[in-house]
Amino acid sequence: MFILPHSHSVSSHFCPHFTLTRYLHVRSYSCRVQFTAPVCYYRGWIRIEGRENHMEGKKLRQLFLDYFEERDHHVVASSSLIPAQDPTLLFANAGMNQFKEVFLGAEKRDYSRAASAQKCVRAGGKHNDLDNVGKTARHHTFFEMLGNFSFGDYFKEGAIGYAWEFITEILRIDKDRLYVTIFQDDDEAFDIWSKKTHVPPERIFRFGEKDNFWQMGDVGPCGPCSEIFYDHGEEYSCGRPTCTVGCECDRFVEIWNLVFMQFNRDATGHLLPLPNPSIDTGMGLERLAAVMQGVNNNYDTDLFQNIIRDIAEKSGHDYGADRDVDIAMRVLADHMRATVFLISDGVVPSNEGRGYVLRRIMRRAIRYGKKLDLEIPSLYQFVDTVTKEMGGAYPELVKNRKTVAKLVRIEEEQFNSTLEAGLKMLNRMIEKSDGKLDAENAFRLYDTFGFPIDLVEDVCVEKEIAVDREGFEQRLEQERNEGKARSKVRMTENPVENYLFLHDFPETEFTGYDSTTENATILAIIRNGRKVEQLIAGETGEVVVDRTPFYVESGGQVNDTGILENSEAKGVVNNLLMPISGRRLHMLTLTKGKLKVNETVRLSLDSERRLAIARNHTATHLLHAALRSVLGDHVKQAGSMVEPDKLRFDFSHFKKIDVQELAEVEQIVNRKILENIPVETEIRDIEEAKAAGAMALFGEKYGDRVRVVQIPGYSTELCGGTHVNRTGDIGSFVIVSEHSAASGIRRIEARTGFGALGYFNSFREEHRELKSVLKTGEDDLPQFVARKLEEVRQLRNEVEKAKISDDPVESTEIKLVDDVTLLLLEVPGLAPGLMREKADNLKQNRNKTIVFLLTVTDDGCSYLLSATKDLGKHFHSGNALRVIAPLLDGRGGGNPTMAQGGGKWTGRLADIAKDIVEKLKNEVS
RNA sequence: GGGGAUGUAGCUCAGUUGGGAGAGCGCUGCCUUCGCAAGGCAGAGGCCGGGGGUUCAAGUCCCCUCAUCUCCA
Repeated sequence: MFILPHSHSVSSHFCPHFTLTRYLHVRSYSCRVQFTAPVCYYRGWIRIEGRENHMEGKKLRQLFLDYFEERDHHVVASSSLIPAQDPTLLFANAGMNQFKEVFLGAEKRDYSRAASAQKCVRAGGKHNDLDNVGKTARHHTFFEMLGNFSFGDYFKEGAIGYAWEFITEILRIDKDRLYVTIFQDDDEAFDIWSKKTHVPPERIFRFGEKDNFWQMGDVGPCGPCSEIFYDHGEEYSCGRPTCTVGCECDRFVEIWNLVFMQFNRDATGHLLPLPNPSIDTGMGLERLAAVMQGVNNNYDTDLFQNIIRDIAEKSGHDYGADRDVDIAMRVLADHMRATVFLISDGVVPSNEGRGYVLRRIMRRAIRYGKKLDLEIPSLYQFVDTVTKEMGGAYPELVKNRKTVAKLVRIEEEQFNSTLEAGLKMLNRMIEKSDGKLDAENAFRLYDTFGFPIDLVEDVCVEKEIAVDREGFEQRLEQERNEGKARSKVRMTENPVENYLFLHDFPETEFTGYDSTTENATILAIIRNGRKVEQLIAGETGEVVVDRTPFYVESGGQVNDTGILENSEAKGVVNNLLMPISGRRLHMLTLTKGKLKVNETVRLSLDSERRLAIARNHTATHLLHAALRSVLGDHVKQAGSMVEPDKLRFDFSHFKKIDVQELAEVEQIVNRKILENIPVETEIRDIEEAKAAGAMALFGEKYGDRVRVVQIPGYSTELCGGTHVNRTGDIGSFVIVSEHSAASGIRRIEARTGFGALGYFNSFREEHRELKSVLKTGEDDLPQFVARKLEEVRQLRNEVEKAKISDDPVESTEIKLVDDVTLLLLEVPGLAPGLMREKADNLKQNRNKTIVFLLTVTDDGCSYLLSATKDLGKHFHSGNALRVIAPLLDGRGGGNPTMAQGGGKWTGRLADIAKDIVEKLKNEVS
């Protein structure tokens, strides 16, 4: 709704920048008259949109989810941008990511149809070149993917039917603008499109493998796909006669991709039909919004325009008046969306991995902000803009907006100092250069100091200095190749495919929350990756049982270890694996007897070890909560390791934690231990748990039913680990170290129970030893030592002073040549610095004097030669000493007025005085 | 995961083939000035990030380590 003041303040001529739709120019912002048509805003211009089915982005998102929910789809929330347990993926980049394991058959869900609006980031990599973002109509770093999924439920007909109905009936998109593509051999899809949805055959295009055959990887599920295209109209055509569906230009745009997963490609490349064909679809919300709002460019939709409008306002520039300004605003809008979403999901700008990609996005945003004359820092202001726009659908943005703004601001300031330092260096380089900047220098600025190449060019253009951009690019390419060659990618050792047969067995019942021993039946034995019937003593293998108390490493908690035995056999379980959800493999070495499938065994885990792990795990939860209360809510777990003898906790925090804060954290945790609070666990619905304030960890995967571990009144976390019954069981807690784990990530290591006791004991032992060494009964050792050190310092000063003024052992003063005097002294042991001082004292009030000092110890000697300044060019102490040194079986050197050295000679000065005099005579010119 | 760079006074940084730890700003005191801006003089302030090695001698060279910056994957 828009309200205008008077009809005459609106002129209905065409906006010069956009020809597609009618624009009205608004002279005043204090409006009173109401328009009923939806509008897009530009500063000074309002586009009056006449489409009756015009729709805002958030409405589209909701309609989509509602549509599929009404058709029995389980609406699943978007997963975090940090992919759960998928190290091959930097960021979530498609709706199917969170269902990957389901499609692979490694995981089962209690629904067979799902729909989601998924947060996606594509930045760098082959899918999206960061440099294109903002310049084209449809490149984004962050976007939303609407998708519906079928896990062995409906197939092609259902997927096509739903898609067509949604687009033509719900959204009422003009069928005359729609086209469809299918895989060349997929006649089944062709029939459905033409017969069921009545798409005219001439509007159905067949494409090859490159465009219309989808696969997850070299092996695994794959299948043909079918895409729906929208024709934006001839005015967007590239004009080539070949321009049709599939053309790269802006006319025909793919809006929905339907993937029919019907094959499984095995290692030899053969396609085997999947028993339960599945559906995976994806429709970019931004593209759809463009269609529904009658614009061709995604950035002209309300999803971006509301943000761009704010950027225009804050920067004082108009959108739509200048191409470069427009690009800058689009880049800023896009990158701020990506930044806000990524940080909300726990990514922190850093110099590696995900954090590095985020940093690149943020720094690009800052640079484009500068083009809009935005001061640094000011981008943090747009965090609220994005949050306002997207927070409704993604509540995590609202929750984290303060942290996000803070981190954006810190990064802006950080980048600013990088820029300032780089600018200084660049200017220095330019001063020294002769009209051009070579590639090596430009690359050095970029590679080592992070100074962007385009800024180098900006500065150089201004000062009329040429930049070797080509050489720079070559250098960058070289660096890339070297980097690739050096880093080797490790492949996973146990591919999931090897264990798919485990689906034949029920999930292993885990009884380890309540007990440490269990009687169970052996379901399968695996040896060297193959199923076998038995295992004999001395062999190593993996055993699957129906129930077990053994915990499999997850959530940072390490495996349990223990014994698997019966009357016939005994094996040591030293590791566990869970390649397929719920199926626990006990890796063991059989020490005695023979183990067969279907036999009954008794599993008992090392309970002392388990208890120690539990102490550390519960303490980790307390530590997490304590850190948040002391340092702030930006503290988020970024990884943890819970072992029997220590716990390690990584979390986001941007600076070193000082001793007081650390002590406070330790104090709080110990207080909670002493309060002896019962630790409660329960299984709850995930949404319910989150609503109750449970902290879900980023990157962790959760089903719809989750285990909540609660320390009432203090900590609530989603966690599958084993814990103590009451906090008091932890005994005590001590922080052993605090340091950085990565940029923006701190790491704390701590101990509990006997571990803490041992830690304290070692200090007590040390204290006792110190007391005995220092021979004191005093307990305040620091003060005692400080006092002693002060005493030592004073004594040393006194001794040194005394030594300087000590009479020499031997002293001779002779006339070397004409008016040059030589002082020869043998002195008691003096430190090098003191010898200098002694020499300086001797030279005081003297002219044309050379001083030679010698100190002899048991295993050698040290000496010094020094001359008064007025000897000037006539005598060089360093050179002279080099001549004398061999007499003393040593070496040395220095500058004209002072030289020092040492040797192995241990005689008396008198013995060689004559030789020294002789040599020195030659040195005076 | 692989490179590059930096770490010296409260701050910003110099510091030559290894040979007396410095500058500017800031700080303290005094002087000059009606006062301010400023100027002059004097002074305090340093485990040269930490550890080990080479050497007669290490801020400087080598190895390890910590912290920070930065590029690539």
